[in-house]
Amino acid sequence: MASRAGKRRTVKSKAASSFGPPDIDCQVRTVHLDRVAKARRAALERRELQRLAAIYKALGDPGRLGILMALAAGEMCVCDLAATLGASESAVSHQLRRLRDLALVKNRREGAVLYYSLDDQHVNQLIEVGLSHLRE
Amino acid sequence: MASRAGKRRTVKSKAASSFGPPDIDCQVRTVHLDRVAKARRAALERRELQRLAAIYKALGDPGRLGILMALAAGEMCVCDLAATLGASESAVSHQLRRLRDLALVKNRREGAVLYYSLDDQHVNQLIEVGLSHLRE
DNA sequence: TGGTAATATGAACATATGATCATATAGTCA
DNA sequence: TGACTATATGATCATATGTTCATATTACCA
Repeated sequence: MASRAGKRRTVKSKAASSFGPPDIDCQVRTVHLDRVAKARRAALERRELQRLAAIYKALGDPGRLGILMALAAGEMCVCDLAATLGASESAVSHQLRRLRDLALVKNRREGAVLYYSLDDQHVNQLIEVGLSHLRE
Repeated sequence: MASRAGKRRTVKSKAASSFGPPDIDCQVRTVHLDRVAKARRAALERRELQRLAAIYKALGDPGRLGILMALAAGEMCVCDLAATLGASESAVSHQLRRLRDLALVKNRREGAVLYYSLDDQHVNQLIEVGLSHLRE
């Protein structure tokens, strides 16, 4: 089923470093030009892809993920998080900064204490979908 | 609002390396014992947290994320993916292996060609939720 | 204003990660 | 079986990442 064969061609080698910008010509043989064209049309632009990847990467560390899941239970200060996760406050603070830069968490000041919480509902959703996959 | 003050105590220093196993005693002052206790109760066990983080980490690389998004448009062989993303087939193959190990993609053989596709619907969901967050 | 608590930040360092190159394996066809 | 295609895999290496230690801020209180 499905159009079996595909056009083939060999294209000039271009010494592309890593996953490069989607030039039309690539250094490898193309088996299904139609599929490639379709996928490229649907592809995100480079910048956006990187920003999206950065979000997942932030969740990709057990330490940061632990922070986010802890915050899913309610807002907490740096100190609470450190205690909860068994990490140093400095390490937690560093990670919180990254999470804040990516708009995954926000904070609220009350005196000398900063209360952190998840930035929006998407973060919860991301975690839940991930868990579903894990436990399927 | 919210019970303002929290019990404080200073606990023995334990030289915990990185985000460690949630021992009850931690090396820092605890401001809100109740919140910490609650968060710990809701926390995943260590193993599960790591497996979940591994899934996000897999999505956290532009190359792999590009592969997954390309596959969201339909199954493709290694060669197609390489052409689509402008990467070497070897690099793609290496990444596909990681994605396969995490059950994010699966493949189907047809002669000498391996057709890859997303393993299940959760992967699509993860991507969509991420995009929502990005574009909010 | 001094002292201390809570958090942030910079530098340094060890480890993890991804790309590349070379090579190995599996399948096809003449 | 031999040549060739498609993909996988191991080793290597440069770079990215996270933790730690030291230090800087910011806020509160006596």
